[in-house]
Amino acid sequence: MSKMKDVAELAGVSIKTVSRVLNNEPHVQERMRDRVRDAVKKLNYVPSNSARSLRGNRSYTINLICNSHRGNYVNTIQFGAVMGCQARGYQLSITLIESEDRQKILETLENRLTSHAKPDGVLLVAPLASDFGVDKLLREHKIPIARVGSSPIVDGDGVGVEIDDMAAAREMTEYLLSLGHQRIAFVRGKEGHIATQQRFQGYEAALASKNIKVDPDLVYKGEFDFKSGLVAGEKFLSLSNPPTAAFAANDDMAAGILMAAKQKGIKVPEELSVAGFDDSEIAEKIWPALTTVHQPLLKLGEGAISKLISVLGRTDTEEQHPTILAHELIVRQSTSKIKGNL
Amino acid sequence: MSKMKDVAELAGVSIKTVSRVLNNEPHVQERMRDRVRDAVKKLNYVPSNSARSLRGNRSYTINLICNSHRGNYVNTIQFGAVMGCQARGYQLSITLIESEDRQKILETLENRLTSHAKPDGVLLVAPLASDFGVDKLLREHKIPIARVGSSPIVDGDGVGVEIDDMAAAREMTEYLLSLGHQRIAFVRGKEGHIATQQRFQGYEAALASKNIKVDPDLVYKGEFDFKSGLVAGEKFLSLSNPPTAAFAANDDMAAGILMAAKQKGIKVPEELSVAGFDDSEIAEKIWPALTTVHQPLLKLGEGAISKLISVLGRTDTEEQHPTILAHELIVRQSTSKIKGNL
DNA sequence: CTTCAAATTGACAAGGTTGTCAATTTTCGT
DNA sequence: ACGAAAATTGACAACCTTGTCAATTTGAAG
Repeated sequence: MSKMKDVAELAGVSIKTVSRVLNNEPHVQERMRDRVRDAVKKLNYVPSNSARSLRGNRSYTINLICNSHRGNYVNTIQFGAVMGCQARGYQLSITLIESEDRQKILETLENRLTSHAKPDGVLLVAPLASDFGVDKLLREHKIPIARVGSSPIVDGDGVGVEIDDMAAAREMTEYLLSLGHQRIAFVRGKEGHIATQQRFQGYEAALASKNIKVDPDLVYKGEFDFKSGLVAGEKFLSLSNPPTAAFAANDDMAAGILMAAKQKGIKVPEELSVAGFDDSEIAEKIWPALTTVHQPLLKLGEGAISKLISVLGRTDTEEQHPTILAHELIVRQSTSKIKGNL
Repeated sequence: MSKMKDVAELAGVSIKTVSRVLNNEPHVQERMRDRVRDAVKKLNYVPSNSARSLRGNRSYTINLICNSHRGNYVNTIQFGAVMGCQARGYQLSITLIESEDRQKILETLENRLTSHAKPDGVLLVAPLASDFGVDKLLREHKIPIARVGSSPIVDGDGVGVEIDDMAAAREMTEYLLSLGHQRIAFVRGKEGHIATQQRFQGYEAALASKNIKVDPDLVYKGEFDFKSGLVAGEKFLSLSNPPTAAFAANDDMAAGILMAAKQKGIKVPEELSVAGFDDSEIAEKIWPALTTVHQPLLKLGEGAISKLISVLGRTDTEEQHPTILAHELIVRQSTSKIKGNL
């Protein structure tokens, strides 16, 4: 494993010059630059990350922090993030925050950050992205933050990449309305997630624009998981006046509704239209394939890393607006025009 | 950010003593140990990873290498690996190997390893786990390897954690036989994966034990993805003498078969029993819920990390047998006794 | 051709930890 | 209580890079 000194000797310059070339610093003649680059190539030299980190107090590591809920959402964002890091010479390390216990979450995190192995930046995946305590802790440690998935309620600093959840939910609801549905049920996500609120607001807004009141019987507080979708579906379908369409705040819950319909012998989409949100892996593997909102998760992850790394060196804390990426309505087989019983 | 020197001063000892306490080295009086530990706690001291790495030539990082195929399998193993690392003071970083192009794969990897930021160990996830070139490269760089998912064909060094794919596939096939099925179709995985071969062998062995010949029409070479399962299902169901059961080498392909059956109006499990492998996320979210083989993916990931870290310091390359974890047959609604048309 | 300013280059220290080896203290046998 | 051996403790260098600042070279102007 060669070091800078070797390169310097081979190129016949000082190690500092090598350093300058490697870091694209000015004040080096072109001739020298080439000589150094040749030597680097010849020796297959790669700088020592640990020495760099030690001296420069940076780790060339981005830490992705997410809670321990597995699934397509985090997984895909993470893949995007890894790709973004790899393309820029950074590493992505992953921290899992298991507990629902806030105290423990913060301790885990603090531990992580106090270490001199602290990351140069942190990527917060929803719902952690809008967690106030986490935010504060990171600010104390002066670690740049990027958020994926939802803006914080408080005006935290840090960059963000997200989609317009409210608009997307509104569009989906409007689509269902356009199919003739009037009684549209909604399954909310986990309370506390910003997306939960925003998607519900989109649903409300669409109904309001058609002067339809939200029927409390048609709104269920889910948990973003399959089980709660199942329960919601069972509840909706045993109403005396059941809905003709159901829109769940994510695909897992929509799959649950589908399951409930199957178990009750209700045909989808003939008797019940079902829509999801996320366009996750399962959306097109279930029957009928799910009408849903596509989120560009890979791009969210990669975009967040890109923005994060680009602000790393800077100190100008100019206000950053989150980047809004486009979503897309994906119509598959789980929705259809309402059967006229007129 | 406090350093060792601060701790040493507060405790009234030399920094070397602090170092010794922190690394659980011998030759320190209990009294000193306590004093140092108190000081550490008081100052909230955490050692600098970069300094440690620089001096000790270790990075306290494990690198998980996987190809870029997203999905429940890699995701879950990875979560297990993160948990394993966190529990032992290691970081998990992730390398994605995009290309199918072997040359590029190896270059990416070489780059990763030549860097002084090289990981202390590498976790190879199937199908990379049995890739001979990757293996060789890692050996050249003397980086300890752990493998998850399948043993290498060649007797590579390194630890491994896996399940007995062949036995599991055999059990599943035997279960289908026990339900009265005789014409059992099989969808193979991607060629080149060891699991593909082993699972097929399990299927063959079970049939052989009942003196049933493998019918080439009932074996399809899939790709481990939904699409190929769909195609396989279509093919099986349009045979003049279709199978009464189909066993796919993973759940995604089984879901594809289910989809094909739906599209042809074939009822599952009444007219066709379907079984998968992996017990992945979708297995119980589709209808009918999938009979499958459960793999303890979290444990595979965590176990591999645990074994890997435990051999890190050592040089005694005693032969290591892979750890075999238990699988489990999960019977859900996609399989049933054959309808007697006797 | 000289002088001065600007550009280029290099010597050296610092960053926090651990290995080596020497110095010091403790323990034990007599 | 004395000396030798063992255990404990500490001083210092080394790991590799980059920032600081001084030394050197180059270029421009007179």
